[in-house]
Amino acid sequence: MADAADELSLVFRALADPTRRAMLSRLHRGPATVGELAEPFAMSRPAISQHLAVLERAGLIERTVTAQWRTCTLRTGPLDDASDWVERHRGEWNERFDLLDEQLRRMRGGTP
Amino acid sequence: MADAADELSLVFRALADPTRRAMLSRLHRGPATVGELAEPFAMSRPAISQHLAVLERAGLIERTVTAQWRTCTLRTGPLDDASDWVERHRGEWNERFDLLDEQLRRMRGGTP
DNA sequence: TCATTAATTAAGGAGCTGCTTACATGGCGG
DNA sequence: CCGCCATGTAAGCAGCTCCTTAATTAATGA
Repeated sequence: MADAADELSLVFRALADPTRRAMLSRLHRGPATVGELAEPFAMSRPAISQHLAVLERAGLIERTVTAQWRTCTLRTGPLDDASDWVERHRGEWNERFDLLDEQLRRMRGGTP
Repeated sequence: MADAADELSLVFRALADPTRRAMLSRLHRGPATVGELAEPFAMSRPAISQHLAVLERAGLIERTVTAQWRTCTLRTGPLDDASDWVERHRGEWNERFDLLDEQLRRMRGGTP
C-alpha cells in the first residue's frame, strides 16, 4: 500500500529525516534561499531541491520566486495538526489509565 | 542515504502511516493483543506484525508475552521527544518573527 | 498425543526514497 | 547578445517500505 497520501502522514514523513528537520530549524530563524539552506550539507543541489519538494508537498514551507533566487519560508500550520495528534496520545494521565486497565484485565481472568 | 537511524526519525517515521497511528490510538485506550489490534484492518497478520515491529523499534509500544498472546502496551516516552521538537518549531510567535526578518531583508536590499 | 489457536519468521515482489550526474531554464551583468 | 549565476528537471540506481503467501514456533485443551 504505502498510501500515506493523507495530510498528517505527509507531515510526519517530511519530519522523519534529519536533513529536512535541520532545514526547518534553519528556516525557523528566518527565511532563506536554497543556496543558504544547502550550505551546511555535503550533498548535491538536486538532493536539496528534492528535500525542499518534500517539505513543500507537506505544506511546511513556501517557495517564492524573486529574481533568480527561491526564498523559502516556514509555514507552521501543518505542525499544528501534528502537534494536536501527538498531544492527544501522550501524557502520564493516559499512561496511568492504561496501567489501570491492564490491572483490571488481569483481575478479570487470563484470557483477554 | 535514508539513514533515519536516529531516535527522532524512527518515531516520526513510525507515525507517518495511518495504520500505525490507528493502532496507537487503539492502544491509547488500553493494552491489546495482536489479534485485537489486527481486527479493524483488512490486512494479513504478518503485515500487522511488521507494523508492530516498526512501532516497537521506535520505542512506542512494548510487547509482553503471556501464554500464546502478545499483549501490546503504549509507551509515550518517545512521543515526548517528538512533541518537544514540534513545539519548538511552531506557533504564531515565531511566524511573526520570520515575517519581520523577511521584511528587514527586503529593506536591506535585493540580494540576500 | 494431536489438532487448534496466536503470532512470528522467511522469502519475494511492486513501488517509493534519497542520492547521484548530466542537462535545461531563466534572470542578470558586462 | 552571451556567458555566469542560482535553481530545477530528467534519468538512473541502491536500498528501504509495505504487502503478500507459505512455513514455523509455541502454548492450549480435548
